[in-house]
Amino acid sequence: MEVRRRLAKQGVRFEELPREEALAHVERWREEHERRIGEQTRAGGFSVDWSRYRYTKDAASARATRRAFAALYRDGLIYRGERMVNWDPRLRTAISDLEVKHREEEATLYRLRYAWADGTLGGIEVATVRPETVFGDVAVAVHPDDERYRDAIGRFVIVPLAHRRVPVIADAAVDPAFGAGALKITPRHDPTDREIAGRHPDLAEPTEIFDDSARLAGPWVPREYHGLDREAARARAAEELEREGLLVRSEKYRHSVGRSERSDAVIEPRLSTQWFVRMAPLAAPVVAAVRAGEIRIHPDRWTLTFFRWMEGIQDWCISRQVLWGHPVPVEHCRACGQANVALETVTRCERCGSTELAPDPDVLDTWFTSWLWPFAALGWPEETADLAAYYPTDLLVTGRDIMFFWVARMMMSGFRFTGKQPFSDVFFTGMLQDEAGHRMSKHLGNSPDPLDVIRDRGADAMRFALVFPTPATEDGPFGAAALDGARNFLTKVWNLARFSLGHVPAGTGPVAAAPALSGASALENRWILSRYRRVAEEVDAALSEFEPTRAATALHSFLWHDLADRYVEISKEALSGARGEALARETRATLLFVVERSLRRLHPFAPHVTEELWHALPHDGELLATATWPSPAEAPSDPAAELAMESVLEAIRLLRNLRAEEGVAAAAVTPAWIRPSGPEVAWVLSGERATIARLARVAPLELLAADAPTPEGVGSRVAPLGECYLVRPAETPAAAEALARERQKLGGLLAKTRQRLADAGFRARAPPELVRETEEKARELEERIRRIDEHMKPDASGVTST
RNA sequence: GGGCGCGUAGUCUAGUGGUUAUGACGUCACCCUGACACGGUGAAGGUCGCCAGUUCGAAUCUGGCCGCGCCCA
Repeated sequence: MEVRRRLAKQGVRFEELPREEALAHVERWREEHERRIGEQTRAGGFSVDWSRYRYTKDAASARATRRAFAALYRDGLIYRGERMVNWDPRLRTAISDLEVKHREEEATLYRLRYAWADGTLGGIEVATVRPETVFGDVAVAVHPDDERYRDAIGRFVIVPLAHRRVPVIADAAVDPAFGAGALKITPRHDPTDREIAGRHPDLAEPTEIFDDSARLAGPWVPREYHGLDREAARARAAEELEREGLLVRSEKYRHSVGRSERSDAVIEPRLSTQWFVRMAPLAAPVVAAVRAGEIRIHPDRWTLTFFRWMEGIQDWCISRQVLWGHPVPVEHCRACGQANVALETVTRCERCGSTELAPDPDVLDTWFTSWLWPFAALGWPEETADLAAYYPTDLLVTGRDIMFFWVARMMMSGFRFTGKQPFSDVFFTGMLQDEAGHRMSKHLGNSPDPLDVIRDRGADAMRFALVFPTPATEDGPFGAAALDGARNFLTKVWNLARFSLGHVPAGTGPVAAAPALSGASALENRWILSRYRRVAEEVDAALSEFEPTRAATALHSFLWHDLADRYVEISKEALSGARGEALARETRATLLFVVERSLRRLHPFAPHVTEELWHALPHDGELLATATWPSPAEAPSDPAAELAMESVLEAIRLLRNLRAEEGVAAAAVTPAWIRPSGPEVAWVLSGERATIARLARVAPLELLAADAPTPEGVGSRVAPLGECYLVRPAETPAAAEALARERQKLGGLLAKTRQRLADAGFRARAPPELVRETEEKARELEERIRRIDEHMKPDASGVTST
């Protein structure tokens, strides 16, 4: 189709080119794309075994394709026959059901009168959107129980325009509610009509009324209609019907129209001789394997869709009337008609010995080769070492749009030809959309060239943007916003590593293990190691559960917020040596460990950046790409440190918040006080007083006893942690507003909590522990509100003096 | 027409019975502090589509409705 379009731009019609020239155009196009896709794959940093590069139209693929065809034919699973197929009149080939896309479209519903053949007045009214097909009519059908037509059954009518006499027949498939309840029967161009005609063997054998391009033709079609396409013929028929008074009326009508996925031409259902694969026997073992959990589909919600299709599977039309493709490997005997299936070249008919053989004119659907991929790419049907070593494979990652075209069929062929499942897990990605929310497609031309994306933002940014923030399994926007976010994140990682490198003393060896911490170790070091372990576990769990986005999200949040924003800022003091050489050493080791191990875990998402950084750090081995995946258990889990650090971070946040509200200049350092809400908090805060003061830019920072008087001339904040006070430079309404907002929020919460406690049902049925917790929460809220009220009183805390 | 799925701040998104509803982008304010302005700090922003039901308690479970998407005919 692409070649066709390109040639059309130069004013050349593909169909009119000599065969060899047309093939050369396709081949040239193929080579260009092969090269481009190769470049894209390399630039994207995909770990591909190029030594096993294969093309589905090379000699080995041809051999596999022939072999598969022959085996299925021998087993009676391939047959040739005249069936109703989807005919693409633009490409002039049959296509499979999957290549037909149905869409609601606007049309005109014509009501035609079929006059009685015996000359009686009146007739039968038939509704159709395709009046041009009257030439192929062989009957008019009504529902057997339809009162209106009881007497009509068995009588004859005259087909309008065609002037042929056809019977009125009864068939239960007719919908009495549609139109006037009578259906024209055109067996060669409508699957339902064909079924109905099949049940009435005495009807005339219809002739074809369209040629390959769906232009009217054939003995039943009047001369003046010959050569008209469907649209033109329809217009002409409507006009002529109107003139003859046979058009009762016409109305607007929406109905579903099938179009060719490739050419967008309206499909013409057409009776034609094609090759088919019987699918039901092939589907059975696949359904069983998926049901038994031997093949798993991720995300598993698609399993249902998969089953539905598999269980209603139709035979697959595999022959195509196009130039490009593997030929149907059959030689037809001119003498006896035998179809000789050819694994190699056949010279005489296997039945009658005649040497008068004609090759089958058709080629195979490209999927008939692709469905063999998992084993054919490894050398099947030869019993190669690769096949023994790598088959069955484990994971297939692909787009959901080819679930049926490719994935389901690979499973079927796998069981059929190798007796084994081709893979154990299938991961379906969503379909990318542009930023306006339109699905990316060649047709819309809204998909960026990966090479452009890589040039602008980098291959790693492209990769990361594919999994973050929109889940890889969902349809979602892929554009500047996601790419910028990914690039910014990777820049952050780059700078983080650069900072860490500045603290690696010369001669530092590779990171063999997590630094051994002791009771004297810094809280931030215990904390970040414990956080790293948690995140490493989360990443591993997410990956093993086929949730790459969960893993990427965990790494994003850890590297940026925990490691860069918090840990690095807190550790700068220790790294400077200001807190002693022992602590500096421990902190350097911790930083290096966490950064190095995080890079390893980020590597699959951003191979280039992490590889580059890893080489700059002390390391062991040739490549990060082939380095081991470290165990999360290298780092100690330390819940106490995590809990304590939460209080420290909360204190910093409260003080910063207070600064902003009170209008303290960003660069100013101001005295502050914290009155902790309890002894545990007090203990933690006193240990980390210097850190809190430094990050919140306050000094001096004093901890107040519960009963100590409140300092004067300060702004304040009440939180679960305790109360914070800060010297304010000037009156700001922002602080008062913030306090009022907080008071209101807590008031609402308290009301809700009290209401719950007042509910007898809650006390009776909720777990006792929950009741206790709720009571505790109510008390805490009351206390906080009381304190806020105290602060809000104009004469309290020296806010204003009277 | 049948089936499947989804509706959570402007946008994307986490969250399968008790949370002060998660995060990212965007927005606003302040800040070029010696890794990073592709940055830092703080803030604002949500009747978890609507209506019933189950439950002591629902974003979460059930039913109906509305809207959207996909697959199949």
